Amino acid sequence: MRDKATSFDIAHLAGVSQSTVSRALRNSPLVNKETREKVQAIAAELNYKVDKNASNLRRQQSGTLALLLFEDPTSDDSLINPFFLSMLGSITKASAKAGYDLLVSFQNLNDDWHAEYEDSNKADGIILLGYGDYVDYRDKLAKLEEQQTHFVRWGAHDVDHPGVSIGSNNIQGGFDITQHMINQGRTTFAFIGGADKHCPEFMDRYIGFSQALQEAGLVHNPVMQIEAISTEDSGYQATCSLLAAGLPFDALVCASDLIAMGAMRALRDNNISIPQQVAVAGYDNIPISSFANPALTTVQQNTKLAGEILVESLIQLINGSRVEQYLMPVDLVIRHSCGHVAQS
Amino acid sequence: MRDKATSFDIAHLAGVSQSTVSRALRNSPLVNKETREKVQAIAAELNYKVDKNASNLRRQQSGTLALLLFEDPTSDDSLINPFFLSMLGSITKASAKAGYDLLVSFQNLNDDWHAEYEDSNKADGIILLGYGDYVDYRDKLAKLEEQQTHFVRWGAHDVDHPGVSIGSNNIQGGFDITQHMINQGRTTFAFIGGADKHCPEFMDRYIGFSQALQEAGLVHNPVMQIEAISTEDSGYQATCSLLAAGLPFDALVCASDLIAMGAMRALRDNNISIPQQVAVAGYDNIPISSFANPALTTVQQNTKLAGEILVESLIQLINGSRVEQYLMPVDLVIRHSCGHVAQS
DNA sequence: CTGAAAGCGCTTACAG
DNA sequence: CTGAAAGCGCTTACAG
Repeated sequence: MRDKATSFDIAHLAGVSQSTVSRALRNSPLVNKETREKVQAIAAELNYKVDKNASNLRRQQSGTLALLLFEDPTSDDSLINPFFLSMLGSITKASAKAGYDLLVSFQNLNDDWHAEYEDSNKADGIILLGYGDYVDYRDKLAKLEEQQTHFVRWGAHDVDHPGVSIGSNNIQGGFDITQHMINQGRTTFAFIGGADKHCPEFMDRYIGFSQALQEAGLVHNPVMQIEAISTEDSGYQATCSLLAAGLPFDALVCASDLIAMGAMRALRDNNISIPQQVAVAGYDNIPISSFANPALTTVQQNTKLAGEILVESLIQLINGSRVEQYLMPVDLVIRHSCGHVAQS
Repeated sequence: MRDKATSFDIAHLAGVSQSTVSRALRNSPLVNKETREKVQAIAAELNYKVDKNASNLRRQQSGTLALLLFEDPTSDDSLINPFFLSMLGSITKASAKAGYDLLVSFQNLNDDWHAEYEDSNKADGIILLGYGDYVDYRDKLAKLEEQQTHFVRWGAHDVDHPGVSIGSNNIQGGFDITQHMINQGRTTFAFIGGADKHCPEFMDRYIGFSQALQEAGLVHNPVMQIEAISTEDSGYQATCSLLAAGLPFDALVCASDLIAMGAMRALRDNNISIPQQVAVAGYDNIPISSFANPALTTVQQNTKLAGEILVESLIQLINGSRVEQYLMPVDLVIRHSCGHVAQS
């Protein structure tokens, strides 16, 4: 092990006390400009960095945010939902911009993660991300809150949910995309995605979907809503069972792009043309979607903004401010899978 | 701020000394089984977690690995190369498995990152990831080595490069994919991607490409190698200039999938059919590629294995072992863009 | 503006 | 097997 310089070494070289070195390096206004510059010059030359562990221990904070990523337990172990990957990228950048380090961890819903980070002083706060089964981890959220851990959660807002949620407006998104398809002349709709309490995001998209149909005076047959989790494969299976049921439809709203990719594959395998016979819409605008054939019409969540708001909100929480839950607006990305040619 | 229990509180409640609490919680064999269990039970009940800052300060290590992600400075700010995103996922999992926390940071090549992490004791070692301009940051690598920082780098091996590199066998990959296209009957090749010292990965792929042509007795006209960085747009531009040059070709080897996506778009825009008129191959097997039209034949890097080896190697380095550079094998993923139907 | 000193919460060599 | 004590490297209230 190499031995590193300490603030005492710098003090010795600069001919000042160690306290002064510490102040100078933290840019304290108390210290004389010349002294400060001298100290900083010596520190730079020695490649001295303040020991974070000592500094954090003393200051009782960590300058670090923890990002806990839950995965859908049923999804392939080696694959991460591209949407979360994109969120991860934006959160990483946002925390760097805010001067925080980011600790990233993949969690299993069963793990005893709820205290791990902040209690051990590894992080000042936690960002929770993932389409987990909401019912399963509500208790843990409650416990986090009870322990006064600082955390924000990405996801749907729920009236009596513990903590602060930042999410996009899934009802609006479901509504907009369905309305777009109605405007394209579609009349008989099916919805693929689990619409129940366990996945509030999908549930909200389904609510928006239903609202749009109702507003247009179209009838929705509940049989035409098929459960699916957010994987290509699940979308494929669900679409196959929908086809097997034999009821006609000319529009397929999928709760996620991954589901839509699977749905399109199933339709293709059954020689059903998209969008001529069936229009397909997704949700998320993951990178794949623009390259699909036909390019997928979908709903875009602004991951860049989402990451920033998540990080900013958490920092506000850490600083003792109250934070409101926030519903992010959502954008329609019109491509070819619903029979409309993109403007751009 | 809530106040947290300390080891002294536990000691008091358990009726033992604080030293014994510390030992018990670290599962020291020195402490009596009953004492240990009692202490651990009390700690669990109080939700007590060892303060990492204090522990790390005392033990002079952090239990944390830092992942520095460099981005191609020219790429869109909000987009991360999907290949690296996938590596990020696998590194995250591998470090969790090894019991290390992972600090993730996006770096600009110009930043003064080379000392930041280990010098400040925030991390025990660093993983460097990114297709940066290699020439630009070689000096920093040298400095890292000089300071005896523990680090591993993802990328091409270079004889006189500083530090340990883990990378996939890009020469082999370039060779295999080109040979596959030759076997499909292609004779006139072009290569898109910057093949020079600044990007050793692309350079190696180009070397493999050239070897395959040479082995097959095919001539390669150097004019048919066009510079491009790893973006869809750059691939598009490069292909357009290739087409503008007017020389015929029936096979296009791209240094990355992103480039290939752009190349396919350019060919499509020029009404050139893939693979009938021109076969196109990529490199990376990013998720998009399987959904492209036609599905892209490419070279797969095993990101799961890569993440594990990167993490394991770094930990060995931290533990004082020597680590060899490692060249990972690479797999051909045959789909439709080179005129071959996938077996699967 | 500067210095001496206390203390953040642990781990571990030392003594028993 | 257990305890008292030193010390990791800082930050900051206190005194000047």
